[in-house]
Amino acid sequence: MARPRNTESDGLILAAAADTLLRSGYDGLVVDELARTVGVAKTTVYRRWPTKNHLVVSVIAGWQADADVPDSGDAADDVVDDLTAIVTGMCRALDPAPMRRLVAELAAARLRDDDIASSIDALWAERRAATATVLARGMASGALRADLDPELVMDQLAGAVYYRVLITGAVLDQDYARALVRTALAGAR
Amino acid sequence: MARPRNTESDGLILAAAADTLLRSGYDGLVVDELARTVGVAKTTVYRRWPTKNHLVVSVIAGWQADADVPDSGDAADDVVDDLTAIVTGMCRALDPAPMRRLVAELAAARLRDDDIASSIDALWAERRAATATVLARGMASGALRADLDPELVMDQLAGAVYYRVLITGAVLDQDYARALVRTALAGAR
Amino acid sequence: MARPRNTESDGLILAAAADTLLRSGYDGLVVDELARTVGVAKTTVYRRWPTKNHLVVSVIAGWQADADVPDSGDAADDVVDDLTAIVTGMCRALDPAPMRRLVAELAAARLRDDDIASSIDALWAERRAATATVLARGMASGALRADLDPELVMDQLAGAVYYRVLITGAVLDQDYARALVRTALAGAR
Amino acid sequence: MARPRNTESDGLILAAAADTLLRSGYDGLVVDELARTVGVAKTTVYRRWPTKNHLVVSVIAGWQADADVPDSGDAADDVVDDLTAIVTGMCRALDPAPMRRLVAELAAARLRDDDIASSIDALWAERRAATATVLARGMASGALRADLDPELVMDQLAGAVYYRVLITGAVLDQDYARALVRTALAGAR
DNA sequence: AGCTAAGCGAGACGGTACGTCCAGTCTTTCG
DNA sequence: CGAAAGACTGGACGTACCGTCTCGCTTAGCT
Repeated sequence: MARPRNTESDGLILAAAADTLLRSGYDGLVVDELARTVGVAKTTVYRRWPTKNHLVVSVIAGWQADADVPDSGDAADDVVDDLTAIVTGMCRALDPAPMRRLVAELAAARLRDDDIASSIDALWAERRAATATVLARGMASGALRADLDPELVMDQLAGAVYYRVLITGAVLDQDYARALVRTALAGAR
Repeated sequence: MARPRNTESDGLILAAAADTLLRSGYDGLVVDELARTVGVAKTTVYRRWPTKNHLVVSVIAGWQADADVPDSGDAADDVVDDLTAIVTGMCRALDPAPMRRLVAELAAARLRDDDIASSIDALWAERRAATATVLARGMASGALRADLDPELVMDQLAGAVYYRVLITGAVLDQDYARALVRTALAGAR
Repeated sequence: MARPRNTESDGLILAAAADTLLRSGYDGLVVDELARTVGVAKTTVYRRWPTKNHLVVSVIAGWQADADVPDSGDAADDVVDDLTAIVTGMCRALDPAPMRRLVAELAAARLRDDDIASSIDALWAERRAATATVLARGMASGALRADLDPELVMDQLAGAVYYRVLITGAVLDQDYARALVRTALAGAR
Repeated sequence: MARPRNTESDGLILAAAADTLLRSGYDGLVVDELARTVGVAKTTVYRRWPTKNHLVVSVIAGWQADADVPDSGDAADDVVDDLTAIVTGMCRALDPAPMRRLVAELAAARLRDDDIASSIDALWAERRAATATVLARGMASGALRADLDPELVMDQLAGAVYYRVLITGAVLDQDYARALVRTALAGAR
């Protein structure tokens, strides 16, 4: 019954925020500036996201939405291939410095604010589901041991990647992705 | 000729900072407040650590200093035991919420500031060296495969732990530590 | 041809505004809040009064409407009595703190906005006319000197009252009203 | 022992504020802008005056400080002359539109905030003292009736002036000042 | 009876200023 | 020179209101 929100603004704001975030990092994103850039009042931003952090979460959520679950069949090698594809995708996405910074800020924000935590958790959950699907397929087809704990495997795979992103800063390339999957699945067949 | 620095202040500041950090997280640590609490001038803090971040790194370094490398001999099981001990130690240390928050903030700080990055890296390196020693021992004794890439194994172990700390928020208890080590080494013997 | 305005709303809004104004002063009157209180859309308010200030003027106009011109005949004392009645009425009306605050805000609004100024001026003019009538009567009957400048007398009477309301904050009671009229007319007979 | 406030800043801020106030009125004075103009951080302004209103009071106080008490002797005519001088001074000072607006805003601020009220009251008190001195002199010399209530006279004089400033908006010139004093003292000799 | 212009509730929007918070630097006086 | 005290710059944050706007719905009164 009331004037509806201008949904276009949502997209414009998110896009501009994403751009700035990638280009200048978390601190480089200034709400006031962002609003001016988009041609929108600051209040319009704050009406949609109560906090800069919330906005950033939305941006990330948008990024996550793109990736998809690969599925190339049931053969043992294919499961490995699928996982390698997933891990390679993660590496490619997370390797660039601005992205690392962002993930770090996000992780920090998550632990600071419960509200944000749930948004982010939903986001990761989706991501994990994709991997879980592939693992389940492998276990069902007998390509992987049936007594495997998928949680643990995922922790090792994603964990190693994020560990390099956030803690050691080591490079993430295709070779690493391949080696990681191979090692992690060594005892899993 | 000049007045010497009051070395006592260093400890007091670090202690108070550690306390606040644990209690209220990174953002809860306000230099102004800290100085007042300790009964010291803000300048005194900044004379010792050029930045809030540097101070925080010092605090963490202090915490790291406590943990040590276990060494229980060469038998196969002992390598597993040693690693389990290390991972359990990490879990115990990192599980509490304030500690998680802190690690997150640190990771973020690391990516924000190169200066900080190197301090933190040195710190992690020390930690990794301990684990590497244990792994090397295992490989030397034949308990583990000789063609193992210790880097990868460590990434998986520490990675899984930090992944739960920073990304999923899942619990870290002794059972998890044990299961993690077992799975990760499944294909390594 | 079109749907007519709901005249009931006018009254409800004015009443609520008057109440808030008296209770919390000019700044305490927030259009958004007012509308919600009355159960009316903000637009409904703004359709009737183009500005918060205009609304406030309406409220005051309502208050003014209550006071009337006394007329007790032509005898000398009666002129004094009439003026005393008028001034006493002013004092009674303007003494309470919320009313003082209001008058102040009005005066400020008047000088801020020409549009408002004219509304308020009309309002004061009415008030002044009443007093002028009494003075004219006195001069006609010979009770007051014929060469009197009624403007000046009114300035002194009303001025003194408003001065206390707005500048000194001094009390306004019946005694003051009486003394004021007596002194002001001392040289006027 | 600590770094002292830069007293120069006080003056610069006040001067710039006074200037803007006179030129653009109360609403035209924007703290952010003011600070930038003076070349000072906004915090520096807020450290000295907790509120824009407090700052404005300071500005006015500065203006008041200039005016002085005239004294031309004890003769009856001289008392009238002295009062006329005072009233003429007030008229000259208060007639310009920006000044009127300012006084109005001040009066409003006074009634809004007790803290401000006391500052302003002190300020008016000083002003009244000057006039009171002249009246007392007149009464002592016999030029004015001994049973005069100086309060009342001052209320009528200043009141009329402020009334025109704040309520009617009528002109304030030298003629008016003269006529006002004459009329007000008509019954006072 | 139906068309239509205006009223209405709801709430988004642009715009503008406010006052607050912190990091890090600078300045002064004392030991 | 070190330390205490606290002023200072600089920059962002989130909030508060005003007055305007845009919806979809409702209601006279003219055709």
